[in-house]
Amino acid sequence: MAGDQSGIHSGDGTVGKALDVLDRVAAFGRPVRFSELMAASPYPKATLFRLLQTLTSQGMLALDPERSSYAPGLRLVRLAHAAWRQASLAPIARPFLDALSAETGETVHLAQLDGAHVLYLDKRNARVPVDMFSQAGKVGPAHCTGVGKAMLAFLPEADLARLIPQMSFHRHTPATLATPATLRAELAEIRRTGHAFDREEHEPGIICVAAPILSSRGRVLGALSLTTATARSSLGALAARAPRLSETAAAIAAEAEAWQFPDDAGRRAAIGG
Amino acid sequence: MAGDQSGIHSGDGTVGKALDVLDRVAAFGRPVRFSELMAASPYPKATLFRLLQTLTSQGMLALDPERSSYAPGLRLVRLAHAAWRQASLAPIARPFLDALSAETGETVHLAQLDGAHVLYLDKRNARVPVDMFSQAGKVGPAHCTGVGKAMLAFLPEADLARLIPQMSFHRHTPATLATPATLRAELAEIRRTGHAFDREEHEPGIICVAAPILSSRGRVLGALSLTTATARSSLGALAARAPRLSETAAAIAAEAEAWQFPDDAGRRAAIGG
DNA sequence: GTATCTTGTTCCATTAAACGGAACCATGTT
DNA sequence: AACATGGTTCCGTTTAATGGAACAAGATAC
Repeated sequence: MAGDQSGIHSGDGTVGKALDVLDRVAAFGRPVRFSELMAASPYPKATLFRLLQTLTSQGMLALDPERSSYAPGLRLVRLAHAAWRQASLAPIARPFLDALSAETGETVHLAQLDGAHVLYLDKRNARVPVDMFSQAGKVGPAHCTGVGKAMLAFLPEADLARLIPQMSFHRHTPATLATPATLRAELAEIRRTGHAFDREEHEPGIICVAAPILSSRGRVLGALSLTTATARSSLGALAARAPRLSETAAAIAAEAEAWQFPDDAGRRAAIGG
Repeated sequence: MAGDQSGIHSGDGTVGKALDVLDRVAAFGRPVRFSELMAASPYPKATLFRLLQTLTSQGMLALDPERSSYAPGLRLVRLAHAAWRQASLAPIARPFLDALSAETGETVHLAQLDGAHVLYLDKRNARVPVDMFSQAGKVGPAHCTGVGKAMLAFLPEADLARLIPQMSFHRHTPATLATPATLRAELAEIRRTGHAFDREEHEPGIICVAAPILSSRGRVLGALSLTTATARSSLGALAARAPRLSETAAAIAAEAEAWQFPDDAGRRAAIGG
């Protein structure tokens, strides 16, 4: 039924397959039985079985014996702890997001580039303090989001050239920039002004202003955005926030760089008793 | 220098080794260079190199080319998203923790059993709404925490017999139950009353009451606790909260079970635009 | 400016592990 | 009792991982 969703995961031997299986289990979003996975994977029965067994014994998957179904394991949660802390700007940016959110009352996003997609790392919703994990880990299109365009604009040409062919250019709304040419023109403009707008390009009625987070050497680390609805605000009002946004982005970048050179600090194992 | 921290990670072949390397990278808590890992791992140079290469190409690690150092990759963050949502009770329990916290003004913990250890999944600190990730993923001893004992008490005897020998029975405070016998006596009492106390067994001056989260079939899903200090409150006052705590635990269990049988709902890929 | 060291990468014959077809077992069905 | 269906184990074959050693590339020392 589900069919196998992608033969794409090329294959660094056994490890690649094991991780592919892990992804497939995670993608189900619920405990999944052997036979379901079997149907959704290209692997022969015995192989899949051994792979699952290995992952389970490693704690990457958990086997519910009552229901005889697999789910992501606790080891993954422990790893997540570590990954979240370092793999991303999230922990550094957190207080800055809080401040921006309090100050503007608007929705704040933090994102990083993951291939040709945007990976949201954190979010503040002025009103309800939204569950972080409900947002973190989400992916979205790069060509029609403020954060996406802000990051693309400051990528080296070589990277950009590699990424553009991977994009869908799906026309989410009438305003979506749906060709490489229009996107590139927009990126040039963003480079000039230093910030990007989403003019209802992703969702009707939703607009945002975004700023890239750049290292001192100009490398793209991530992006920040303020989002609102046309019903409540306007592009002009958002534009007025742009300087504050860029300033915050710069502050995050500065901290991120300081953090990279502990050179001696942070020797302790990150995993407490 | 660092020496290799554990030869314990038995070894399901290649996958086991790869995951072991992943753990080691994560444990550093900062970007780490090849040679540092080399020194901290039992693997020969070429092997470690290939392992790192595989993990990197799989997106589980990210290689910063400027600094030529490895850090946990974004794929791990994406997997974390999935793991957190299903592997744990956290998303389901969240609103209940909020309610308990608001109602009691005390610290609230949510934990699951991870082998013979307690894995904290979420926490509420009445005063400052604590960064979730600063707590999630932490592990602690099972024999001298409220949540630990609450869960152990309702485990099938077979599991308990397997787990007890793995415990350290380290005497954290004078009140710590430091032998299997005293622990078992306590567990019997907990089974009788339905809730567990931590009588300064883990940290002096810190007490708590905990209730197990049990499935309708009686399987241990996790535990909930209210923690306070002897300076501010007493065991008696905590005991008065026990019924409310158990009630909440039951409510979480009910939702968790409903969640297990969507059978059709939640088909969408958790990955939004 | 050459020698040397430290750090990271590639080779390749050896060895070990993954593979997968098929047989098998356990439950639940007609 | 015969038969699915879903899951697990066997075992000869195939493929991939291994790791010692040689090799490149910067960084330091001389």
